[in-house]
Amino acid sequence: MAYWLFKSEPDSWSWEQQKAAGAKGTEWTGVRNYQARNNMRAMKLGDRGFFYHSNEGKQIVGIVEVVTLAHPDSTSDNPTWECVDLKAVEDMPKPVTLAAAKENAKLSKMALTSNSRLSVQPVTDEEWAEVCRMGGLKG
DNA sequence: GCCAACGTTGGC
DNA sequence: GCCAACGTTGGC
Repeated sequence: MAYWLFKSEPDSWSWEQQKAAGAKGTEWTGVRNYQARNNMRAMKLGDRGFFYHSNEGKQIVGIVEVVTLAHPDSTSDNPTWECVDLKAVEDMPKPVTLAAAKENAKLSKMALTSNSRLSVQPVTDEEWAEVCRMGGLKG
C-alpha cells in the first residue's frame, strides 16, 4: 500500500466536510497541476493519505482512504484533469503541525516541508509511521 | 497583507 | 526550445 498527503484550504474544503461526505467518500476535485494529477493516477484502491489543512491551522488533521481510481474531474471540461475519490477514515488524535514536522529530522525530506506548493504528495512508509506516532496513532 | 517559491504561458 | 513575465500558492 502506498501513502499520500492531500492539502486543502479549510475555507474551500475542510476535514469536517470530508467526514460529512461519509463512507462512500467524495471526489477530490480542483487539482490543476500535472505533478499532483500524476500522483493521483498512481493511486490504488485502499491507499491511504494524510489530510492537511493549509493556511488556517497548517496541520495534518486526519486520515483518508482512496475509494476510486483516478477518473475525469467532474468540475473540469478538460479531460486532462483527473481525480480520485476519498473517504475520511479517522481523526488525528493530536493534529501534527507543519512546525512540528519541520522540527523532526525524520521528516526533513517530506514534500510537505520541502515543496509546500504541491497539493497531492507522496509520503514514504517511514514518514507515514513517524507522523502517525506524533499524532497519537498506531499507523 | 506581504512576498518568496514555484509552475505555466507565450514571444522569440 | 529557451527564458522572461506573469499568476498562484501558502507560510509568515
